[in-house]
Amino acid sequence: MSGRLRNSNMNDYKLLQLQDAHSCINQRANIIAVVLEFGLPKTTKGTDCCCTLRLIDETHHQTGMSVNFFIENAESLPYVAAAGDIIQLSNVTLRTHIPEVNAVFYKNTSSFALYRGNDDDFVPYQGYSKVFIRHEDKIRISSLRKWLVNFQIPADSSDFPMLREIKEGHFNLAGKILHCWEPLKDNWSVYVWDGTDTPPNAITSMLEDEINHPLPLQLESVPLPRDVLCTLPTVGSILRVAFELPIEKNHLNVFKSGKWVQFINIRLKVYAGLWYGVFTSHSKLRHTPNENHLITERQRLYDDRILLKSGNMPIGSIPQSIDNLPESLRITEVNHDRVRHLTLMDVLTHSEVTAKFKCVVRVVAATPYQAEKFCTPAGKYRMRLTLEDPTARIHAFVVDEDGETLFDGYPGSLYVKRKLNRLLGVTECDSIVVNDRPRNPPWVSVCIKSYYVIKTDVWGSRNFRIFDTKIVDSPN
DNA sequence: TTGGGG
Repeated sequence: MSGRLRNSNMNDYKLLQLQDAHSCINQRANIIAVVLEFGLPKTTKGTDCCCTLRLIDETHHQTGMSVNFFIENAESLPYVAAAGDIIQLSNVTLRTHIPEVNAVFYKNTSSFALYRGNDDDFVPYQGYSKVFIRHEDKIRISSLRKWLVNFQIPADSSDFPMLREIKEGHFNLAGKILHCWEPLKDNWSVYVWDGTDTPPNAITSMLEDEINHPLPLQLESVPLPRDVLCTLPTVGSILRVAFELPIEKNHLNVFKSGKWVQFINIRLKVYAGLWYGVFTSHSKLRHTPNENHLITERQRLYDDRILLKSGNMPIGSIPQSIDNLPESLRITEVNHDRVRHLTLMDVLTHSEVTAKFKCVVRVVAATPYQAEKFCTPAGKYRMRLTLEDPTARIHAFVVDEDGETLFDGYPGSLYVKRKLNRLLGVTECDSIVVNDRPRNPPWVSVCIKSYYVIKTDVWGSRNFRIFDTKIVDSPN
């Protein structure tokens, strides 16, 4: 190669800063920038798979610039490992997409390499088509790394509602990834937590159907294995996030347990009274450093919460003071005033099978529901309640003398049914029960006993029952 | 070619 040609090649090589992108429309460019957020691979109407990354640099960090990648297989699309990782793009084409400028990565002409943001080497952890790294590329990567140390992505708390504030629709969420697994083949689920409780939902299931079509205890068709369950926090709701599109293994690595992330434009829905999220083809993920102010704020709120005596009570049920109990917490009386309330996740993850707890729950279903079937032919109580709090659902039985305590003896089926309806939040109009309306069970305090049925299989035969709990007579 | 963002 002649000296002249080498010189001209060196002079031709230019790195484009994002602020200058608008001046290179329809031209090819080389860019080194920080990945702000990224979507997961999706299929297109053409022959390739596509994903979109949004990039920032020190010249353009308010909205950044998006890059669309078109590559024939999903595995080759970039999977961004951590917050602040840096991407080197060569030969991408700039296009206008009013009002923005974006870049397009074409599989035949472009190449990329991904570098760690918090390292000091220049070894990419993923790439497509060999990228040659020049001295000026290294300088650029180093200067972006330096810039990132003191840069914080502006994130307004009001753009990121907490789980306690969610509604059905599309929102951003900031939460900690707790777990990622595949309960059924090709059906991945990510568990997300922010230390607050999701709001309770109205229950629309028919009580008559509970025996044949019981309200589910969890969204998964297979419950989490106990060893995993026991690693999860027992305070605060855990949102299950599903994927609208099939997801490929490499891209699941972006959901690392223990890491906080920001979900952009995630869909929130309710099924059978249970909240869940959907990562759609329009959702994006932002890795978030643990020292991000949004994260430290949420972590501090949680730390303050668990220091409180009421920390394990559902957020919506916490009394202002002992003399100012919410009306619903007066519906039941429990025999153990001084015992601290625990969550249903505390109950589920307790280390012993035989144990007693006090919890604030909603009774979301009951079976049998016909007043004449509350008792066995021998005249003893035998029914099953479904209890819910912001952390879990369980079945709890009401049996024999515990039923006598709960319903105050055997006051007759009309009165027993009326008492049960108060727990269930069923509307009664002149004693005629309105069954086809959604019910909104109140928060009530109950004592729960955990026990086993089969001595040789104590965990496998673990059951729960209500005890030492009485439904107080209605004031009217 | 394909899709982007609001």
